[in-house]
Amino acid sequence: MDSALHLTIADELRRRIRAGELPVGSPMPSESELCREFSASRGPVRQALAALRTEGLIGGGQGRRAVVLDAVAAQPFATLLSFSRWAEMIGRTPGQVTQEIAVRRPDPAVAAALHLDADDDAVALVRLRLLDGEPAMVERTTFVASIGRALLDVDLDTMSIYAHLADAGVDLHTARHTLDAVAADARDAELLGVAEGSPLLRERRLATSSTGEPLEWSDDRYRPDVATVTITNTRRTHTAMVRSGA
Amino acid sequence: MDSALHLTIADELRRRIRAGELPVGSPMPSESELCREFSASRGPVRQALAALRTEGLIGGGQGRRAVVLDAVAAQPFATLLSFSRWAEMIGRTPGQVTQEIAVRRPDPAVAAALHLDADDDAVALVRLRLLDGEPAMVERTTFVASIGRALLDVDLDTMSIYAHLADAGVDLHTARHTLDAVAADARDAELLGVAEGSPLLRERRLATSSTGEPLEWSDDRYRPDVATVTITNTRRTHTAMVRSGA
DNA sequence: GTCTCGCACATGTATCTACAAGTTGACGGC
DNA sequence: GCCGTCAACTTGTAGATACATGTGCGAGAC
Repeated sequence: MDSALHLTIADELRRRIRAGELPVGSPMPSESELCREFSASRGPVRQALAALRTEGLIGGGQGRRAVVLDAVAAQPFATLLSFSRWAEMIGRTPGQVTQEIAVRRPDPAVAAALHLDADDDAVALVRLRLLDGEPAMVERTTFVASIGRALLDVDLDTMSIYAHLADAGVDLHTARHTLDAVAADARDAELLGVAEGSPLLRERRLATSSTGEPLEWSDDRYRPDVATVTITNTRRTHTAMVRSGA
Repeated sequence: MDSALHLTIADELRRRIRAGELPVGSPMPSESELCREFSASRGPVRQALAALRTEGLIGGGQGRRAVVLDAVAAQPFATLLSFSRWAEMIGRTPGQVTQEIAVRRPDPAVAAALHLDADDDAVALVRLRLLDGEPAMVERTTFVASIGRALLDVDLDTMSIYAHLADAGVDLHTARHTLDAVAADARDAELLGVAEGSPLLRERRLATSSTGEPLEWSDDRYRPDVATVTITNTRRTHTAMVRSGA
């Protein structure tokens, strides 16, 4: 049970769509019906519907009832940050082999992304991530010192970093993902078990707090046969997706 | 000037952030200040702020003023569908060379994505897209017949398809983009001027109407040195971004 | 039989009010 | 000087109301 009424309504409607009680292509209940059902005024009902709209679950226009769309289910925020959570959500077993962990001055590009001065240092971590024991991704993550120190005394091969950071009260709030394709270099190829030069899906990610302070930078390279990224966007509620030139 | 007040407010605030009048890291004006400034009640003001939140432009929490975040500017919907519009937005000159246009039965995977029966046919289009005259992307698009027919009598090497479809009253409303990395095959390599086997960023896109009817399917392959895709997502307003397994 | 007008209903927009809950800073007790 | 409490301000949530605007269908004109 959620505290806020509009969250309760949104969750219940998401559940019905997932469960097929509201089939794809069928009209949603009208706002007034939802008001009666949840004993709510139009405010919370519209707030819930707006959330479903931005997630791409429903569509439609003025004068017509909203329509259930054939959308991929949006994943919770944590799933997009944590490889372990993601693996569990898709029903695979995550694994990891730490290659390197070090406290050092990051290279200039990373330092700039993390808003660090030239003499600040950070915690760099390189891990090979596995799905069901098979190599899936090479992760090169840099944490700002204040967060990174908490990681030096954990067993990184068994513990989920993000679970640990959440316990420590770190508020990861926003993440910016930049996707492109790169050729596997010698080290990528060796770790992932692919040929040197073969295509990898690269995700570069900057995670920040709710006030915009950078906390983590990561360069993750996926075998393209194990991971893709899907984004939904609509005319009205334009999501923050950007295609950028070189 | 927008018709709706909340859109006016949102646009004005976006402009101020873009222009640096509200610098990154600084607090936004309080809701009551915005109410006074725009002679509005809290409703439209909060609606505008919510839009900026989902775009990743601002962050913050209850009791605190919203904070301007260092976000990439979200691109309008049309920019994500139309190569020409995108090129113009980033200040480059778009170009195109049509390789093939044909009415035929699409292959089964595409037919399924477009919800077509086995005997329906569709309009297939292959184009090489250019930025400032240089090869940038190979586009393999399939339109459902009802839309595709309108394209057979236009000059595809000069006309923007999406401008033409918009004039014809086609309501492209939602797009689902799936991103991964592929090796250039012989044809990709020849058209794009890269070595066979070199990495390309592939975007597979399904565009639908506001009621969820599929209208267009596309397989676009970008030279990774000319295009990347950036997505922002937050803990609260989880956008419809998904990382999926193989 | 067909076309058109208008009504019922849907969502979109905006206002006012009220209270809950989190943050911040200032004041006063110790 | 330090700390705790409280007051003022902020955003979050929810209600009621009103009107604008777009859709679709049925009744009536022809």
